[in-house]
Amino acid sequence: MSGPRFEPVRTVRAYERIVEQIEEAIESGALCPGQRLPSERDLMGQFSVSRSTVREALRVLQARGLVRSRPGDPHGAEVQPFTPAELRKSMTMLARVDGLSLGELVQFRMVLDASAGLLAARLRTDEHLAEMEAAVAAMRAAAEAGHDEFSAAEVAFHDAVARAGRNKLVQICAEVVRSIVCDLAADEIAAAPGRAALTRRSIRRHEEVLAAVRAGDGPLAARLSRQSVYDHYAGHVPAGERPALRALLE
Amino acid sequence: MSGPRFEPVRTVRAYERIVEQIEEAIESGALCPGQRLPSERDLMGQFSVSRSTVREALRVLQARGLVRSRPGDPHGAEVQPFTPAELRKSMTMLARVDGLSLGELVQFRMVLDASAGLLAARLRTDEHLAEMEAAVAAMRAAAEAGHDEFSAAEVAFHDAVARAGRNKLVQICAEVVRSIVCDLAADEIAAAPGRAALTRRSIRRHEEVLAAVRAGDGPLAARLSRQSVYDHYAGHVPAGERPALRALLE
DNA sequence: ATAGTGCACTGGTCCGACCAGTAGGCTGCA
DNA sequence: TGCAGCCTACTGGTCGGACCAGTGCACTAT
Repeated sequence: MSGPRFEPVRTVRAYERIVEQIEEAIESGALCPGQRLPSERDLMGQFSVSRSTVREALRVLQARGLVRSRPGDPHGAEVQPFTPAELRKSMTMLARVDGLSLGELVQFRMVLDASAGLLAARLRTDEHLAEMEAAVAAMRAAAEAGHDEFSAAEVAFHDAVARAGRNKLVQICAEVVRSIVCDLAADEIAAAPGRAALTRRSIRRHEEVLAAVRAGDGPLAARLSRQSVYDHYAGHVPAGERPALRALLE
Repeated sequence: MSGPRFEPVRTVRAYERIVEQIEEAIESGALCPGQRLPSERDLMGQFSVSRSTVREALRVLQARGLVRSRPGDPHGAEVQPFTPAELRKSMTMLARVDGLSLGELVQFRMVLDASAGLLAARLRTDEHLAEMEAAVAAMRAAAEAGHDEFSAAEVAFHDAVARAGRNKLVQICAEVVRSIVCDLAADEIAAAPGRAALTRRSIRRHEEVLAAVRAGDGPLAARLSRQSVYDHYAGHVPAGERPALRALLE
Protein backbone atom coordinates (compact mmCIF):
# COMPACT_ATOMS: atom_id res chain seq x y z
CA MET A 1 0.00 0.00 0.00
CA SER A 2 2.93 2.32 0.43
CA GLY A 3 2.91 4.38 -2.70
CA PRO A 4 5.51 6.91 -3.66
CA ARG A 5 7.12 8.73 -0.73
CA PHE A 6 5.64 12.15 -0.37
CA GLU A 7 7.37 14.95 1.42
CA PRO A 8 5.60 17.49 3.56
CA VAL A 9 5.21 20.72 1.68
CA ARG A 10 5.99 24.04 3.20
CA THR A 11 3.99 26.92 1.87
CA VAL A 12 6.52 29.56 1.07
CA ARG A 13 5.49 33.17 0.92
CA ALA A 14 6.05 35.27 -2.13
CA TYR A 15 8.26 37.73 -0.29
CA GLU A 16 10.42 34.87 0.94
CA ARG A 17 11.14 33.76 -2.58
CA ILE A 18 12.18 37.30 -3.42
CA VAL A 19 14.45 37.39 -0.40
CA GLU A 20 15.96 34.08 -1.45
CA GLN A 21 16.68 35.23 -4.96
CA ILE A 22 18.27 38.53 -3.98
CA GLU A 23 20.16 36.93 -1.13
CA GLU A 24 21.52 34.30 -3.44
CA ALA A 25 22.58 36.98 -5.92
CA ILE A 26 24.49 38.78 -3.19
CA GLU A 27 26.06 35.71 -1.66
CA SER A 28 27.18 34.41 -5.01
CA GLY A 29 28.70 37.73 -5.89
CA ALA A 30 26.36 38.51 -8.76
CA LEU A 31 25.48 41.63 -6.79
CA CYS A 32 28.39 43.40 -5.18
CA PRO A 33 28.40 45.94 -2.37
CA GLY A 34 27.83 49.38 -3.82
CA GLN A 35 25.66 48.12 -6.64
CA ARG A 36 22.05 49.16 -6.75
CA LEU A 37 18.89 47.15 -6.86
CA PRO A 38 16.19 48.24 -9.29
CA SER A 39 13.56 50.50 -7.79
CA GLU A 40 10.67 48.95 -5.92
CA ARG A 41 8.39 49.69 -8.83
CA ASP A 42 10.75 47.94 -11.20
CA LEU A 43 11.11 44.96 -8.90
CA MET A 44 7.36 44.52 -8.67
CA GLY A 45 7.42 44.11 -12.41
CA GLN A 46 10.38 41.73 -12.46
CA PHE A 47 8.97 39.50 -9.74
CA SER A 48 5.34 39.91 -10.81
CA VAL A 49 4.16 40.83 -7.35
CA SER A 50 2.71 43.90 -5.78
CA ARG A 51 4.77 46.63 -4.26
CA SER A 52 3.81 45.62 -0.72
CA THR A 53 5.34 42.22 -1.30
CA VAL A 54 8.51 43.71 -2.74
CA ARG A 55 8.72 46.03 0.21
CA GLU A 56 8.34 43.24 2.74
CA ALA A 57 11.17 41.40 1.05
CA LEU A 58 13.33 44.51 1.11
CA ARG A 59 12.57 45.00 4.80
CA VAL A 60 13.87 41.50 5.51
CA LEU A 61 17.00 42.09 3.46
CA GLN A 62 17.52 45.40 5.18
CA ALA A 63 17.05 43.78 8.59
CA ARG A 64 19.81 41.36 7.64
CA GLY A 65 22.05 44.27 6.73
CA LEU A 66 22.33 43.26 3.08
CA VAL A 67 20.78 46.34 1.53
CA ARG A 68 19.92 49.85 2.53
CA SER A 69 17.28 52.07 1.05
CA ARG A 70 17.00 55.77 1.34
CA PRO A 71 13.91 57.79 0.51
CA GLY A 72 14.22 59.81 -2.64
CA ASP A 73 17.27 57.98 -3.89
CA PRO A 74 16.70 57.72 -7.62
CA HIS A 75 18.90 54.64 -7.95
CA GLY A 76 17.15 52.12 -5.77
CA ALA A 77 18.37 50.21 -2.73
CA GLU A 78 22.11 49.85 -2.35
CA VAL A 79 23.80 46.53 -1.65
CA GLN A 80 25.79 46.91 1.53
CA PRO A 81 29.19 45.46 2.31
CA PHE A 82 29.06 42.80 4.97
CA THR A 83 29.33 44.17 8.45
CA PRO A 84 29.31 42.30 11.72
CA ALA A 85 26.41 44.50 12.80
CA GLU A 86 23.95 41.66 12.43
CA LEU A 87 26.24 39.26 14.21
CA ARG A 88 26.48 41.80 16.97
CA LYS A 89 22.73 42.18 17.12
CA SER A 90 22.22 38.44 17.38
CA MET A 91 24.76 38.13 20.14
CA THR A 92 23.40 41.12 21.99
CA MET A 93 19.97 39.63 21.76
CA LEU A 94 21.32 36.34 23.03
CA ALA A 95 22.95 38.15 25.89
CA ARG A 96 19.75 39.91 26.87
CA VAL A 97 17.14 37.26 26.19
CA ASP A 98 19.05 34.26 27.42
CA GLY A 99 20.28 36.31 30.33
CA LEU A 100 23.94 35.95 29.54
CA SER A 101 25.96 37.03 32.52
CA LEU A 102 28.87 39.42 32.39
CA GLY A 103 30.94 36.49 33.59
CA GLU A 104 30.16 34.43 30.52
CA LEU A 105 30.94 37.33 28.23
CA VAL A 106 34.22 38.07 29.93
CA GLN A 107 35.08 34.41 29.82
CA PHE A 108 34.45 34.36 26.11
CA ARG A 109 36.59 37.43 25.66
CA MET A 110 39.38 35.69 27.52
CA VAL A 111 39.11 32.77 25.12
CA LEU A 112 39.06 34.95 22.03
CA ASP A 113 41.77 37.39 23.06
CA ALA A 114 43.98 34.53 24.08
CA SER A 115 43.54 32.83 20.73
CA ALA A 116 44.16 36.07 18.92
CA GLY A 117 47.35 36.57 20.90
CA LEU A 118 48.48 33.03 20.26
CA LEU A 119 47.92 33.32 16.55
CA ALA A 120 49.35 36.81 16.36
CA ALA A 121 52.59 35.67 17.95
CA ARG A 122 53.08 33.18 15.13
CA LEU A 123 51.75 35.12 12.20
CA ARG A 124 52.42 38.77 12.91
CA THR A 125 54.25 40.91 10.39
CA ASP A 126 56.37 43.94 11.14
CA GLU A 127 53.51 46.08 10.04
CA HIS A 128 51.22 44.54 12.63
CA LEU A 129 53.85 45.02 15.29
CA ALA A 130 54.10 48.68 14.36
CA GLU A 131 50.35 49.08 14.74
CA MET A 132 50.42 47.46 18.16
CA GLU A 133 53.29 49.66 19.25
CA ALA A 134 51.44 52.74 18.09
CA ALA A 135 48.37 51.64 20.02
CA VAL A 136 50.32 51.05 23.21
CA ALA A 137 51.96 54.44 22.78
CA ALA A 138 48.52 55.97 22.39
CA MET A 139 47.43 54.22 25.58
CA ARG A 140 50.35 55.70 27.46
CA ALA A 141 49.58 59.13 26.05
CA ALA A 142 45.92 58.86 26.95
CA ALA A 143 46.53 57.52 30.43
CA GLU A 144 46.14 60.94 31.94
CA ALA A 145 43.40 61.98 29.56
CA GLY A 146 39.84 60.78 29.71
CA HIS A 147 38.65 57.22 29.91
CA ASP A 148 37.29 57.38 26.40
CA GLU A 149 40.58 58.10 24.71
CA PHE A 150 42.28 55.42 26.72
CA SER A 151 39.79 52.72 25.87
CA ALA A 152 39.82 53.76 22.22
CA ALA A 153 43.55 53.13 22.17
CA GLU A 154 43.05 49.86 23.97
CA VAL A 155 40.49 48.77 21.42
CA ALA A 156 42.94 49.69 18.66
CA PHE A 157 45.55 47.45 20.28
CA HIS A 158 43.26 44.47 20.57
CA ASP A 159 42.11 45.04 17.05
CA ALA A 160 45.65 45.04 15.76
CA VAL A 161 46.39 41.81 17.60
CA ALA A 162 43.25 40.22 16.22
CA ARG A 163 44.12 41.30 12.70
CA ALA A 164 47.61 39.95 13.08
CA GLY A 165 46.12 36.59 14.03
CA ARG A 166 44.62 36.39 10.54
CA ASN A 167 41.42 34.72 11.57
CA LYS A 168 38.48 36.85 10.61
CA LEU A 169 36.07 34.89 12.74
CA VAL A 170 38.15 35.34 15.87
CA GLN A 171 38.61 38.96 14.93
CA ILE A 172 34.93 39.73 14.42
CA CYS A 173 33.68 37.75 17.39
CA ALA A 174 36.25 39.43 19.60
CA GLU A 175 35.15 42.81 18.34
CA VAL A 176 31.50 42.03 18.91
CA VAL A 177 31.94 40.60 22.38
CA ARG A 178 34.22 43.45 23.33
CA SER A 179 31.64 46.03 22.39
CA ILE A 180 28.91 44.19 24.28
CA VAL A 181 31.05 43.91 27.37
CA CYS A 182 31.92 47.58 27.10
CA ASP A 183 28.26 48.52 26.85
CA LEU A 184 27.51 46.48 29.93
CA ALA A 185 30.41 47.52 32.07
CA ALA A 186 31.68 50.85 30.75
CA ASP A 187 30.03 53.07 33.34
CA GLU A 188 31.09 50.93 36.22
CA ILE A 189 34.67 50.75 35.09
CA ALA A 190 34.99 54.43 34.29
CA ALA A 191 33.75 55.19 37.78
CA ALA A 192 35.78 52.52 39.55
CA PRO A 193 38.01 53.74 42.38
CA GLY A 194 41.73 53.63 41.84
CA ARG A 195 41.37 54.05 38.12
CA ALA A 196 44.86 55.47 37.76
CA ALA A 197 46.43 52.36 39.26
CA LEU A 198 44.30 50.11 37.09
CA THR A 199 45.29 52.10 34.04
CA ARG A 200 48.98 51.73 34.85
CA ARG A 201 48.61 48.01 35.34
CA SER A 202 46.64 47.74 32.13
CA ILE A 203 49.39 49.49 30.19
CA ARG A 204 52.00 47.19 31.69
CA ARG A 205 49.94 44.14 30.73
CA HIS A 206 49.54 45.32 27.20
CA GLU A 207 53.27 45.98 26.93
CA GLU A 208 53.91 42.45 28.10
CA VAL A 209 51.51 41.04 25.53
CA LEU A 210 53.21 43.08 22.84
CA ALA A 211 56.61 41.80 23.92
CA ALA A 212 55.38 38.21 23.81
CA VAL A 213 53.90 38.71 20.37
CA ARG A 214 57.10 40.29 19.15
CA ALA A 215 59.11 37.41 20.59
CA GLY A 216 56.81 34.96 18.85
CA ASP A 217 55.92 33.28 22.12
CA GLY A 218 52.33 32.26 21.44
CA PRO A 219 51.46 30.49 24.67
CA LEU A 220 52.85 33.38 26.69
CA ALA A 221 50.92 35.93 24.65
CA ALA A 222 47.79 33.87 25.16
CA ARG A 223 48.30 33.59 28.91
CA LEU A 224 49.02 37.28 29.26
CA SER A 225 46.00 38.23 27.18
CA ARG A 226 43.75 36.12 29.31
CA GLN A 227 45.23 37.59 32.45
CA SER A 228 44.80 41.08 31.11
CA VAL A 229 41.11 40.62 30.45
CA TYR A 230 40.66 38.95 33.79
CA ASP A 231 42.39 41.74 35.68
CA HIS A 232 40.35 44.31 33.89
CA TYR A 233 36.93 42.84 34.53
CA ALA A 234 37.15 40.35 37.38
CA GLY A 235 36.30 43.06 39.89
CA HIS A 236 33.00 43.67 38.18
CA VAL A 237 32.00 40.04 37.91
CA PRO A 238 29.97 38.59 40.76
CA ALA A 239 32.26 36.65 43.09
CA GLY A 240 30.34 33.46 42.40
CA GLU A 241 31.31 33.51 38.76
CA ARG A 242 34.97 34.23 39.24
CA PRO A 243 36.12 30.64 39.72
CA ALA A 244 34.84 29.85 36.25
CA LEU A 245 36.98 32.67 34.91
CA ARG A 246 40.03 31.55 36.83
CA ALA A 247 39.56 28.13 35.28
CA LEU A 248 40.92 29.67 32.11
CA LEU A 249 44.07 30.98 33.79
CA GLU A 250 45.47 27.41 34.01
CA MET B 1 27.37 83.75 16.40
CA SER B 2 27.53 80.18 17.64
CA GLY B 3 24.06 79.64 18.96
CA PRO B 4 22.86 76.53 20.73
CA ARG B 5 24.52 73.31 19.58
CA PHE B 6 22.22 71.39 17.31
CA GLU B 7 22.46 67.70 16.76
CA PRO B 8 21.89 66.04 13.43
CA VAL B 9 18.51 64.41 13.30
CA ARG B 10 17.93 60.98 11.93
CA THR B 11 14.58 60.38 10.37
CA VAL B 12 13.32 57.17 11.82
CA ARG B 13 10.68 55.22 10.00
CA ALA B 14 7.41 54.32 11.58
CA TYR B 15 7.97 50.61 11.23
CA GLU B 16 11.31 50.95 12.98
CA ARG B 17 9.69 52.47 16.02
CA ILE B 18 7.29 49.55 16.10
CA VAL B 19 10.16 47.09 15.85
CA GLU B 20 11.93 48.89 18.67
CA GLN B 21 8.93 48.78 20.95
CA ILE B 22 8.15 45.12 20.40
CA GLU B 23 11.81 44.17 20.54
CA GLU B 24 12.18 46.00 23.82
CA ALA B 25 9.14 44.22 25.19
CA ILE B 26 10.64 40.87 24.29
CA GLU B 27 14.14 41.65 25.50
CA SER B 28 12.87 42.98 28.80
CA GLY B 29 10.74 39.92 29.31
CA ALA B 30 7.42 41.72 29.13
CA LEU B 31 6.64 39.38 26.26
CA CYS B 32 7.71 35.79 26.76
CA PRO B 33 8.18 33.03 24.21
CA GLY B 34 4.86 31.37 23.56
CA GLN B 35 2.87 34.50 24.14
CA ARG B 36 0.94 36.01 21.28
CA LEU B 37 1.00 39.43 19.76
CA PRO B 38 -2.30 41.09 18.96
CA SER B 39 -3.48 40.61 15.43
CA GLU B 40 -2.14 42.89 12.73
CA ARG B 41 -5.43 44.72 12.62
CA ASP B 42 -5.28 45.31 16.36
CA LEU B 43 -1.70 46.46 16.19
CA MET B 44 -2.50 49.02 13.53
CA GLY B 45 -4.91 50.50 16.00
CA GLN B 46 -2.52 50.41 18.93
CA PHE B 47 0.33 51.97 16.98
CA SER B 48 -1.91 54.26 14.92
CA VAL B 49 -0.37 53.19 11.64
CA SER B 50 -1.60 51.33 8.62
CA ARG B 51 -1.46 47.60 8.27
CA SER B 52 1.35 47.80 5.72
CA THR B 53 3.52 49.50 8.30
CA VAL B 54 2.64 46.96 10.96
CA ARG B 55 3.42 44.18 8.54
CA GLU B 56 6.81 45.60 7.61
CA ALA B 57 7.67 45.75 11.29
CA LEU B 58 6.53 42.16 11.78
CA ARG B 59 8.63 41.06 8.81
CA VAL B 60 11.71 42.55 10.45
CA LEU B 61 10.92 40.88 13.75
CA GLN B 62 10.31 37.62 11.96
CA ALA B 63 13.59 37.95 10.07
CA ARG B 64 15.30 38.30 13.43
CA GLY B 65 13.63 35.14 14.64
CA LEU B 66 11.73 36.88 17.42
CA VAL B 67 8.27 36.21 16.12
CA ARG B 68 6.51 33.81 13.84
CA SER B 69 3.17 34.28 12.15
CA ARG B 70 1.01 31.69 10.54
CA PRO B 71 -1.83 32.44 8.17
CA GLY B 72 -5.24 31.82 9.61
CA ASP B 73 -4.02 31.67 13.18
CA PRO B 74 -6.69 33.51 15.14
CA HIS B 75 -4.32 34.39 17.96
CA GLY B 76 -1.79 36.59 16.21
CA ALA B 77 1.96 36.19 15.83
CA GLU B 78 3.71 34.04 18.39
CA VAL B 79 6.79 35.17 20.26
CA GLN B 80 9.53 32.65 19.61
CA PRO B 81 12.15 31.38 22.04
CA PHE B 82 15.63 32.56 21.18
CA THR B 83 17.44 30.28 18.82
CA PRO B 84 20.93 30.62 17.44
CA ALA B 85 19.42 30.39 13.97
CA GLU B 86 20.03 34.06 13.33
CA LEU B 87 23.53 33.87 14.69
CA ARG B 88 24.11 30.96 12.38
CA LYS B 89 22.72 32.87 9.46
CA SER B 90 24.97 35.83 10.13
CA MET B 91 28.02 33.63 10.41
CA THR B 92 27.12 31.66 7.33
CA MET B 93 26.71 34.88 5.45
CA LEU B 94 30.05 36.06 6.75
CA ALA B 95 31.59 32.82 5.61
CA ARG B 96 30.16 33.12 2.12
CA VAL B 97 30.40 36.84 1.49
CA ASP B 98 33.74 37.46 3.11
CA GLY B 99 35.03 34.28 1.58
CA LEU B 100 35.91 32.63 4.84
CA SER B 101 38.13 29.68 4.18
CA LEU B 102 37.61 26.22 5.59
CA GLY B 103 40.91 26.74 7.34
CA GLU B 104 39.64 29.70 9.31
CA LEU B 105 36.51 27.87 10.30
CA VAL B 106 38.41 24.81 11.42
CA GLN B 107 40.78 27.01 13.32
CA PHE B 108 37.89 28.64 15.11
CA ARG B 109 36.47 25.25 15.93
CA MET B 110 39.77 24.26 17.41
CA VAL B 111 39.68 27.33 19.63
CA LEU B 112 36.10 26.77 20.72
CA ASP B 113 36.29 23.05 21.28
CA ALA B 114 39.49 23.48 23.23
CA SER B 115 37.89 26.08 25.47
CA ALA B 116 34.85 23.92 25.94
CA GLY B 117 37.07 21.00 26.90
CA LEU B 118 39.09 23.12 29.28
CA LEU B 119 36.01 24.46 31.02
CA ALA B 120 34.27 21.12 31.01
CA ALA B 121 37.18 19.48 32.80
CA ARG B 122 36.77 21.92 35.67
CA LEU B 123 33.02 22.27 35.81
CA ARG B 124 31.59 18.94 34.65
CA THR B 125 29.06 17.11 36.80
CA ASP B 126 28.50 13.38 36.90
CA GLU B 127 25.47 13.91 34.76
CA HIS B 128 27.53 15.56 32.06
CA LEU B 129 30.04 12.75 32.23
CA ALA B 130 27.27 10.24 31.77
CA GLU B 131 26.07 12.08 28.66
CA MET B 132 29.54 12.09 27.20
CA GLU B 133 29.98 8.40 27.91
CA ALA B 134 26.69 7.65 26.26
CA ALA B 135 27.74 9.67 23.22
CA VAL B 136 31.07 7.87 22.92
CA ALA B 137 29.27 4.56 23.26
CA ALA B 138 26.94 5.63 20.47
CA MET B 139 29.96 6.52 18.33
CA ARG B 140 31.40 3.06 18.84
CA ALA B 141 28.06 1.49 18.00
CA ALA B 142 27.67 3.60 14.88
CA ALA B 143 31.22 3.06 13.67
CA GLU B 144 30.16 0.30 11.34
CA ALA B 145 26.89 1.99 10.46
CA GLY B 146 26.55 4.95 8.16
CA HIS B 147 28.43 8.18 8.37
CA ASP B 148 25.31 10.03 9.42
CA GLU B 149 24.74 8.05 12.59
CA PHE B 150 28.37 8.36 13.51
CA SER B 151 28.54 12.10 13.11
CA ALA B 152 25.27 12.52 14.97
CA ALA B 153 26.84 10.75 17.93
CA GLU B 154 29.94 12.86 17.56
CA VAL B 155 27.88 16.03 17.60
CA ALA B 156 26.14 14.78 20.73
CA PHE B 157 29.51 14.32 22.39
CA HIS B 158 30.74 17.79 21.54
CA ASP B 159 27.45 19.21 22.63
CA ALA B 160 27.68 17.49 25.98
CA VAL B 161 31.20 18.82 26.48
CA ALA B 162 30.10 22.32 25.54
CA ARG B 163 27.18 22.18 27.92
CA ALA B 164 29.42 20.94 30.69
CA GLY B 165 31.62 23.98 30.14
CA ARG B 166 28.70 26.15 31.21
CA ASN B 167 29.40 28.97 28.79
CA LYS B 168 26.45 29.49 26.55
CA LEU B 169 28.38 31.66 24.15
CA VAL B 170 31.08 29.07 23.63
CA GLN B 171 28.38 26.45 23.34
CA ILE B 172 26.34 28.26 20.73
CA CYS B 173 29.27 29.48 18.67
CA ALA B 174 30.73 26.00 18.66
CA GLU B 175 27.41 24.59 17.52
CA VAL B 176 27.09 27.18 14.77
CA VAL B 177 30.61 26.82 13.47
CA ARG B 178 30.37 23.06 13.62
CA SER B 179 27.28 23.03 11.48
CA ILE B 180 28.84 25.40 8.95
CA VAL B 181 31.98 23.30 8.72
CA CYS B 182 29.88 20.19 8.34
CA ASP B 183 27.91 21.77 5.51
CA LEU B 184 31.13 22.70 3.78
CA ALA B 185 33.04 19.49 4.24
CA ALA B 186 30.50 16.75 4.84
CA ASP B 187 30.53 15.27 1.37
CA GLU B 188 34.27 15.24 1.10
CA ILE B 189 34.73 13.59 4.45
CA ALA B 190 32.06 10.98 3.93
CA ALA B 191 33.76 10.01 0.70
CA ALA B 192 37.31 10.14 1.99
CA PRO B 193 39.37 6.99 1.54
CA GLY B 194 40.30 5.05 4.63
CA ARG B 195 37.22 6.17 6.44
CA ALA B 196 37.26 3.18 8.74
CA ALA B 197 40.72 4.01 10.02
CA LEU B 198 39.77 7.64 10.52
CA THR B 199 36.69 6.59 12.41
CA ARG B 200 38.72 4.37 14.73
CA ARG B 201 41.17 7.16 15.40
CA SER B 202 38.34 9.60 15.98
CA ILE B 203 36.79 7.29 18.57
CA ARG B 204 40.13 6.92 20.33
CA ARG B 205 40.58 10.69 20.42
CA HIS B 206 37.15 11.23 21.86
CA GLU B 207 37.79 8.61 24.52
CA GLU B 208 40.97 10.42 25.45
CA VAL B 209 39.14 13.73 25.71
CA LEU B 210 36.51 12.10 27.88
CA ALA B 211 39.19 10.64 30.14
CA ALA B 212 40.85 14.04 30.50
CA VAL B 213 37.55 15.70 31.31
CA ARG B 214 36.78 13.01 33.85
CA ALA B 215 40.21 13.44 35.41
CA GLY B 216 39.65 17.18 35.57
CA ASP B 217 42.76 17.88 33.52
CA GLY B 218 41.67 20.99 31.64
CA PRO B 219 44.82 21.75 29.63
CA LEU B 220 45.01 18.14 28.49
CA ALA B 221 41.35 18.12 27.49
CA ALA B 222 41.93 21.34 25.57
CA ARG B 223 45.00 20.00 23.77
CA LEU B 224 43.28 16.75 22.87
CA SER B 225 40.20 18.56 21.62
CA ARG B 226 42.28 20.75 19.36
CA GLN B 227 44.17 17.76 18.09
CA SER B 228 40.97 15.90 17.46
CA VAL B 229 39.54 18.66 15.30
CA TYR B 230 42.83 19.06 13.51
CA ASP B 231 43.11 15.37 12.72
CA HIS B 232 39.58 15.30 11.47
CA TYR B 233 39.81 18.19 9.08
CA ALA B 234 43.42 18.95 8.33
CA GLY B 235 43.38 16.67 5.35
CA HIS B 236 40.66 18.75 3.74
CA VAL B 237 42.30 22.09 4.37
CA PRO B 238 44.59 23.43 1.64
CA ALA B 239 48.20 22.72 2.55
CA GLY B 240 48.98 26.42 2.63
CA GLU B 241 46.60 27.00 5.50
CA ARG B 242 47.73 24.11 7.64
CA PRO B 243 50.63 25.89 9.36
CA ALA B 244 48.13 28.38 10.79
CA LEU B 245 46.19 25.47 12.22
CA ARG B 246 49.27 23.83 13.66
CA ALA B 247 50.03 27.13 15.37
CA LEU B 248 47.24 26.22 17.76
CA LEU B 249 48.73 22.82 18.61
CA GLU B 250 51.54 24.46 20.69
C1' DA C 1 29.78 79.00 -17.44
C1' DT C 2 27.09 78.89 -13.53
C1' DA C 3 23.47 79.55 -10.21
C1' DG C 4 18.80 78.48 -9.68
C1' DT C 5 14.57 76.18 -10.64
C1' DG C 6 11.49 72.59 -11.79
C1' DC C 7 10.51 67.89 -12.85
C1' DA C 8 10.65 62.99 -12.73
C1' DC C 9 11.27 59.57 -9.76
C1' DT C 10 12.24 57.49 -5.36
C1' DG C 11 10.94 55.35 -0.92
C1' DG C 12 7.51 55.78 3.18
C1' DT C 13 2.88 55.52 4.41
C1' DC C 14 -1.94 55.02 4.01
C1' DC C 15 -6.32 52.92 2.39
C1' DG C 16 -9.52 49.42 0.90
C1' DA C 17 -10.15 45.07 -0.99
C1' DC C 18 -9.92 40.06 -1.82
C1' DC C 19 -8.37 35.33 -0.92
C1' DA C 20 -7.24 31.07 1.49
C1' DG C 21 -6.58 29.34 5.59
C1' DT C 22 -7.84 28.26 10.75
C1' DA C 23 -10.39 27.67 15.20
C1' DG C 24 -14.21 27.34 17.56
C1' DG C 25 -19.00 27.58 18.04
C1' DC C 26 -23.24 25.88 16.30
C1' DT C 27 -26.40 22.74 14.35
C1' DG C 28 -28.32 18.48 13.39
C1' DC C 29 -28.08 13.79 13.51
C1' DA C 30 -27.59 9.34 16.00
C1' DT D 1 -26.70 13.19 25.53
C1' DG D 2 -22.79 12.75 22.58
C1' DC D 3 -20.46 13.56 18.50
C1' DA D 4 -19.63 14.60 13.57
C1' DG D 5 -19.87 17.94 10.45
C1' DC D 6 -20.75 22.56 8.80
C1' DC D 7 -20.49 27.79 9.29
C1' DT D 8 -18.78 31.80 10.46
C1' DA D 9 -15.74 35.17 12.14
C1' DC D 10 -11.34 36.11 12.11
C1' DT D 11 -6.48 35.61 10.67
C1' DG D 12 -2.39 36.52 7.72
C1' DG D 13 -0.85 37.03 2.61
C1' DT D 14 -1.37 39.64 -1.42
C1' DC D 15 -2.99 43.10 -4.44
C1' DG D 16 -3.71 47.80 -6.48
C1' DG D 17 -4.04 52.49 -6.10
C1' DA D 18 -3.06 56.79 -3.90
C1' DC D 19 -0.53 60.59 -1.65
C1' DC D 20 3.54 62.82 0.37
C1' DA D 21 8.23 64.39 1.21
C1' DG D 22 12.53 63.85 -0.16
C1' DT D 23 16.44 63.46 -3.92
C1' DG D 24 19.17 64.06 -8.21
C1' DC D 25 19.39 65.71 -12.68
C1' DA D 26 18.44 68.32 -16.57
C1' DC D 27 17.04 72.34 -18.09
C1' DT D 28 16.71 77.34 -17.91
C1' DA D 29 17.80 81.96 -17.14
C1' DT D 30 21.28 84.83 -15.88
